[in-house]
Amino acid sequence: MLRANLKNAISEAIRNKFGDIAIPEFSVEIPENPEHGDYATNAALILAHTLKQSPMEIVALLSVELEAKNPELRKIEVVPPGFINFILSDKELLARIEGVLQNPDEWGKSKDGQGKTVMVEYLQLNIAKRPHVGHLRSAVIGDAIKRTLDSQGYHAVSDTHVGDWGTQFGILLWAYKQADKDTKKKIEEDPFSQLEVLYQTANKDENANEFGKAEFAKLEKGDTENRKIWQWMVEISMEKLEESASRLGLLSFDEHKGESSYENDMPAIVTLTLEKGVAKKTEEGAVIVDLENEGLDQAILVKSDGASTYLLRDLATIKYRKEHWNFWKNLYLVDVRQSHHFKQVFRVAELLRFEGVNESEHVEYGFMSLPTGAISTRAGNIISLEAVCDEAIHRAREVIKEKNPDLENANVVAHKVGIGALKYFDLSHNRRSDIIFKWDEALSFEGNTGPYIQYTYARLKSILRKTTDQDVEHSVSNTIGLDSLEHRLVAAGLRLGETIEDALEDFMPNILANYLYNLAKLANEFYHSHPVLQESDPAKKQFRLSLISLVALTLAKGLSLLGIDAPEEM
RNA sequence: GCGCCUAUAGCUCAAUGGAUAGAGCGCAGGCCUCCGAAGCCUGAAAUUGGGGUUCGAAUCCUCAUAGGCGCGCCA
Repeated sequence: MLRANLKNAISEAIRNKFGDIAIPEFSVEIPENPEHGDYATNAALILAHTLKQSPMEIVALLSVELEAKNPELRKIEVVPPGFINFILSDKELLARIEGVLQNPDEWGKSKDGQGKTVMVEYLQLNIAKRPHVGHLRSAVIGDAIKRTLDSQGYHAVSDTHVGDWGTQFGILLWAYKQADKDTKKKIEEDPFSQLEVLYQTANKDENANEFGKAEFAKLEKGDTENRKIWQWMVEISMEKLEESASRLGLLSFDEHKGESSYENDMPAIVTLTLEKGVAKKTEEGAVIVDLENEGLDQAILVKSDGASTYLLRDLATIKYRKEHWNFWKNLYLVDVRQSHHFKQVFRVAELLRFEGVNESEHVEYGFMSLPTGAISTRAGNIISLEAVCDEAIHRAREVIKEKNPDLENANVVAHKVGIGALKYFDLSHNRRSDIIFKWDEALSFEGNTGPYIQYTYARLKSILRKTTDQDVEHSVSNTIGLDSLEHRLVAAGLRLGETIEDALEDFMPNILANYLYNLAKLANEFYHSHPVLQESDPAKKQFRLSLISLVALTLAKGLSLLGIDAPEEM
């Protein structure tokens, strides 16, 4: 990797010039302004403090040393107040293109994560509740993280952590049991949507919570009738879950462990908290951990009716995952609104000295709302995931009809483009930002969108399809000179690995998404101004073909890490 | 009341403490005998306000103002 090599070279130059000093953290970054080179470092500015010398003096010494030892750099510039800018040699860039194209399957892959298991929990659908646009974020970000981890050699294990337990489910049980014959018949005919109606109607009853809690307590204690109904409802909902996941093209889940699957592990944890004095029993019989003086309020593990809370179930989940998978990291893709909850979970687990707490992380994301306000089933302010997917595909199909009416497999492509737009919309935003979902923006196919990148890929592939055998040689001449745009495009295309590394650092898929957009933009600029097939100089033509192969490959790889398909034609 | 988060162009969003704050949409204009116009090119337009730290602040600290969210024996 270019950046890593540079970083090492700089460290070495520092040691050669200044002896065996503790080298402070410095950065090697990609300057925004292309005139500042392919890479730049602030090493001298940082060193100025430790060495108590002026940055410009340090820079002068370092640049000479770097220039002498690194022939792959065409030019090193020293710029006040103390930056060093690096420009790579064309020869080096050409050699690297060739390296990538000789082994395209390996492009973007690494073994950084070998031997490390990462749990990734996302999607978290609830029983008898229709998935809606709000579920997109968890699903799409989680899926992208899993794909990216896999590509770097990690063993990523995904789990939906289905919401199949708790008072909400009790409410459903209560409503179902007192439903009349007609209602039950309707439910039998179309179980999933009718159960949703049932749940929503039940919630309007002010007694719902009270009766729901009672039914849940019965369920948890093993009541035969409740168990039977529960089992049936879970099955129906799981089918729906699978359907939504496959519609979105998510990777299949490694585990579908619902909250209910931890019920047998919970009593032992309760006993442990009481024995260790971490929790106490209230007069009413609830089990709570008092975290008031840490600013975390009270954590309730068991309610006074003896039923469990999801906090207790989450504790059991950490324990299970650590014991069963021995994870290196344990990630929860959950809305930022639950950060208080996760702080409680992790704190209680810490007090219990659970293993894996420090490796567990709430990878929070901003919540999505609609222009009309927060997404709320109760207020009817909701857009189902199904409707969004349908609309996305429909709009893509319309655009194809208009722009490329003869396209074969138009329906398949419409699916890829529509879903691609939807996913990219989500993934291109900073994970922590709240998002307002607007149809026209989420399903736009122009500008900074998934289809723009897909389109760029299709254009590049279209050029490559038109090449004849005699255009294709096996090696790129390493003597030709590149112009500024060519140089930038190669350098950008070669940065895939570095970008993946950055994106994984803090689990931010938008870093990858933005990189792909910028690369596609540069590629567009390139093929609008540089003829490829019409280029008369054979060496140049050959180079440009290699260049667009590299870029096309990089775009396709990058998109695939985001879970977006790149059609060859669209 | 206590806690967390946010404030960037008309709108929606970018920007590991770095150099001239980037895009898209919208707006004003230009480019299809020329590898696909879902495209390209040009233009106008922004860091909520005050202090501080730093060689350097949209970014860190602090105060103010305005929003959002959480604090339930819901998940």
